[in-house]
Amino acid sequence: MIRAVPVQSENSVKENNEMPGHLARRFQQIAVAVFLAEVGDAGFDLTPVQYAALATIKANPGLDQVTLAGLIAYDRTTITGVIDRLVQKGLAERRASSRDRRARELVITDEGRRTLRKITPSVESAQRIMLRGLSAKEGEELMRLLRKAIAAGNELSRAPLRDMQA
Amino acid sequence: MIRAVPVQSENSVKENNEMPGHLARRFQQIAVAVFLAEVGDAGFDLTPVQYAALATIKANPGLDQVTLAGLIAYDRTTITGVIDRLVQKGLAERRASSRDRRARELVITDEGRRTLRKITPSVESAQRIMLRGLSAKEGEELMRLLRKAIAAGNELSRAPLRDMQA
DNA sequence: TGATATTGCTCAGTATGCTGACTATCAGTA
DNA sequence: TACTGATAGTCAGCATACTGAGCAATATCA
Repeated sequence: MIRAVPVQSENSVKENNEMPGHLARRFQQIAVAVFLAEVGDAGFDLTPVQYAALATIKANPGLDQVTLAGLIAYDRTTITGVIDRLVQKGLAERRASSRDRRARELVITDEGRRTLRKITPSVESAQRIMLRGLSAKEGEELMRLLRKAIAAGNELSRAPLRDMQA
Repeated sequence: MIRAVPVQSENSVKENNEMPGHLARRFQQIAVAVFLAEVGDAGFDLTPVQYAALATIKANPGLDQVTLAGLIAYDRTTITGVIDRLVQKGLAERRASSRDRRARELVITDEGRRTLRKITPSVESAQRIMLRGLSAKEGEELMRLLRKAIAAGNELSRAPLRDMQA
């Protein structure tokens, strides 16, 4: 007997291209490579993660580590090492908080401010390069869809995005 | 004097939400968390990376490590550890190649085949969950745009995707 | 054939990310 | 105020990813 309709055999593993998870990994992989290449060509040694942390510290002087982690959706155990490296490079400082002796207040240094200013063009060109296969409209649409999917999944990772609380 | 038009001050660092790189990282972060949760709930201990490698070994029995890496866009130095863990879990085997004494031929074990079969529903539900904020049409569009951006950036990472060569 | 280049794999070192555990501290309440 | 629970930060351990180096084997070409 011959089936009228093809059946999903047990061998029909989905193509990678059909897996959002695989596409997510791959796009992120390219994004990091582009960022490092652009920033490296400009003569700086800063990772995407370090850049985001530093920019957020600059925008919110004196914030503590947990708040910083929430603003950029990093795990609190990851942020420790990231800040270690920013401090070690002289771009940020860790100070004891006066209000809460458990917390550390983070501030950017002049050197950090300078680095951030000089690095901005590379960061922006990196963002363009990672979308270079798409039209402007498609790039916008990709970002919109990513934002929407991320918003719906925010609580599913250990390190969700958190707003500043007053 | 008051400016008629707001000027981009040096403080106008782009919002994270405007950075494709940040969105890529965040979406990937959620995708991994969802995958691990779904697969873990089903009683399995397999990462997205290990799953993709195992499925690709099954589909291409006897392939060597470099070819495997190319098919799923992993770095060759990363794949070593991934295979170590698959072998250690009894899901795959590493054999000396007869044609090229530098190469290792990879094959899936019966246990690996069983695991792959039983794990498939969790993997598929994970893919649905990570798109749960989007309509079916939006999910398709997101995947299309990711594929397009990835294709254009393929050569920009150290571990580009490579087709099987005969 | 012999020198050279390339390739397959591994390793050491660094940087995210995560799990889970732990300390110190703070906050709320009985 | 003493107890309890929550919170800030760190640490150890594991799993990707990558850089760069190195070894063994193969390919290429003068």
